[in-house]
Amino acid sequence: MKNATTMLMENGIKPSYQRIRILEYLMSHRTHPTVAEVYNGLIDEIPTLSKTTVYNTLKLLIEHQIVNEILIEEKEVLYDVAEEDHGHFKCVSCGDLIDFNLNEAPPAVPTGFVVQSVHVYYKGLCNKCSGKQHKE
Amino acid sequence: MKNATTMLMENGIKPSYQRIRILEYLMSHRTHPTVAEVYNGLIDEIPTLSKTTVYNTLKLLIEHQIVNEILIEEKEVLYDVAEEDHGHFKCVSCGDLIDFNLNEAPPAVPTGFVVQSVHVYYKGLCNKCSGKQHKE
DNA sequence: ATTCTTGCAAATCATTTGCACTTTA
DNA sequence: TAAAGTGCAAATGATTTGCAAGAAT
Repeated sequence: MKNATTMLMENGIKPSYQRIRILEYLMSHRTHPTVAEVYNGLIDEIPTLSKTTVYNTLKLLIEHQIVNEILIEEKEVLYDVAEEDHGHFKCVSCGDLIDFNLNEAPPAVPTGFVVQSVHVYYKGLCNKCSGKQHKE
Repeated sequence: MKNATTMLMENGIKPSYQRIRILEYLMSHRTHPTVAEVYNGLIDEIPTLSKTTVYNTLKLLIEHQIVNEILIEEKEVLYDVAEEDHGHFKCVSCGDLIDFNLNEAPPAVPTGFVVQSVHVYYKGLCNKCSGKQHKE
């Protein structure tokens, strides 16, 4: 995988110091961190960092499809570097969030996992909007 | 589909007036309403209804798997009466949320729809917790 | 110098909590 | 009259917004 600076530039995003560090954090922490975790993970090395910048940067990365948001926690959004298709398994007992492969049919969860509910959602353009191709 | 009172009783939930009306609202409004929409849809006929009761009741219905929560909006949770498996398609342009059938492989979105991203999540027990079978 | 980026503080808003009141068996 | 259910008001906490200061070209 390319380095953070290259990924930003290839997507037309000016690679500021904060943006590089936030994307690097996501690339090296594949634990679906929250905004707070990204912030806390960087604040020691970047004492001037603000949460607003973390929010702004994540929104920017999502708009450019470099990062996906995972809406599985009721209370806060998790973030994930966009890569191969994978699903997420959330344990309702311990709260762990585990990736699983989506390139098999049916998508296979690891051995020993008990699926209680399946949730699928797509995002894109509906039939009314796909003709216009314009957003907002 | 059974009526609301029957569904509640079959699941061991005491069918209070508020619970019946809230479940009836969900059964007759298959538009993935928010808490606020459920509340606003009932407040005229049940002037004493409180949002806390709507929250409490929805949580209870979810615990008994009568209702599913849809985590697709960033800001608020949507609710759906539990039925046949179906996925949700959110249009990033107009914001519409459309159901689609999951019982085909691959899951087919309606004609004219453009899928930009696929999100799948399962909930259940991970391998560490499935042996214990205990929650919380 | 103008535009982009950052960051603080305040505002917003969905959801939760504490507790008191009401209903039901 | 206990126990369960309801509801008000306040608290919580993630996210957004307005705006001023800083950095870059």
